[in-house]
Amino acid sequence: MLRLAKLTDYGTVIMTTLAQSKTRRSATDLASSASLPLDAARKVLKDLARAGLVQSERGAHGGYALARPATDISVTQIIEALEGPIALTECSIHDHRCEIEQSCGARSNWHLINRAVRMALDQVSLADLAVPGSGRIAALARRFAPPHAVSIPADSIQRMTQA
Amino acid sequence: MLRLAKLTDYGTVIMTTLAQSKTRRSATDLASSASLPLDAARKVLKDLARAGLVQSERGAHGGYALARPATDISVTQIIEALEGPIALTECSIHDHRCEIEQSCGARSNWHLINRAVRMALDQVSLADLAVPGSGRIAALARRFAPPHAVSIPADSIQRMTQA
DNA sequence: TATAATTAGGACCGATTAAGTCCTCTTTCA
DNA sequence: TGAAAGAGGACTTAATCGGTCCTAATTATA
Repeated sequence: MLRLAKLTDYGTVIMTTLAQSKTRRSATDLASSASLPLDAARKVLKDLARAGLVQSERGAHGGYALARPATDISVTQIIEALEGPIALTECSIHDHRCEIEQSCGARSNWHLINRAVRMALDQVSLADLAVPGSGRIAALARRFAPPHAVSIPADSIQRMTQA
Repeated sequence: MLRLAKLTDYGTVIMTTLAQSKTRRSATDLASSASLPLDAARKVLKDLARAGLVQSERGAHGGYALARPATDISVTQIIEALEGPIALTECSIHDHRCEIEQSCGARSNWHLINRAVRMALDQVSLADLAVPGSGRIAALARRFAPPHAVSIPADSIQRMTQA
C-alpha cells in the first residue's frame, strides 16, 4: 500500500503541534493536544528524538521541542525518521535484494520515479504543513501538474479512470 | 511504509513485459518471462483485466494484451488498479474517517501533497517505464527538483540527515 | 534527600494485511 | 470431447503495525 504508517501520520501531527507552540511540551501534553493515544505519541517522540528532529529534556518539566526551525524540517525527514528511507519498490533503495533485478526492465526507472516522489516531499517543510491551506503547498501541487495540462482537476481524472 | 505492495510491483513488471511484446501472452508465459511466481502473476493479471488495463481472451490460445497503447497507460493507473486510490494518509481520500480530523491542522495540506505525488506518478507512462533509462523519466525527476536548488544530489542529503 | 514528573529503551500481544497457494467453474480451440 | 487458458474466490501463513506495558535513568522541587 502506498500509504504512510499511522505512526508516521501521528508524527506529522505531533510535529505540527510542536511547530505551533513556543515552549517545550511533554509527551502527555502533546498527545492530549493532538488527540492521540498517549503511548503511541511517546513512541513517535522517541523516534523523532533519535533522528534529531526534536530535542528532548528528561526529568520533571522535561519534554520535547523542535531541534531546529520548522522551515528547516521537511516532510521527508519526518517520514524517514519514523519509517526509514522512502522506497516505493524494493529496488529503489537496496540493490541486489530483488530476485528479478537482472531481467527487470523497469528498475532504473523506478529509481528515478522514487527520486521524483522524494523530491516532492522534500519540498514541503514542517512550516508549510503547520499552516492550514498553505499557499506554498498549493503552489507546489500546481508546479507538479503536467506541462501541457488541460485544466481538469486531478480528482475528476481519477474518477474518470476508475469508472 | 511508503512502499508499493509486492503484487503492485509485479504488476508494473508484467505490464512492462506486455508493452514490449507484440502478441497476446498467457499468464504462464508472462510469469516465466518475468521470473515471477505463476499464481501471483495470475492474480495480478486478473486485477489488471478487471481494471481495463489489459484485455483478456479465454480458452485455448487465450492470454492477455494491453488494452491500449503503452503511452496511454500511466503508472498511477497500474498502481490504483492493484491497490486502490493513492492515499498517503487516511484523510487524503476519505473524509471523516479520521478521528482527529477536526483538530488536525495538517489535513488540508496532506490533500495537496497527495495530489502532488499522484501527479508525479501520473506523468510516467508505461511506455516510459518500459524503456530502460528513459530520458523522459529523468527529465521528470529533474523538473521536480526544487526551484532554487543547490546542486546537492538528493541521495547525499538523505545520507546527511540520517547520520 | 525523597518523591514526583518525565524521557529512554524495549518487550509483548492482538489485529490487520500481504503474499502465496489451491480449488472449482467457464470459455475456447483443436 | 479434452486440453489450454482465464475468472473468481477461499484459505493459510507470515509479516508488520498499532497499541500497551514494564523497568531504568534523569531532573526539579518540596
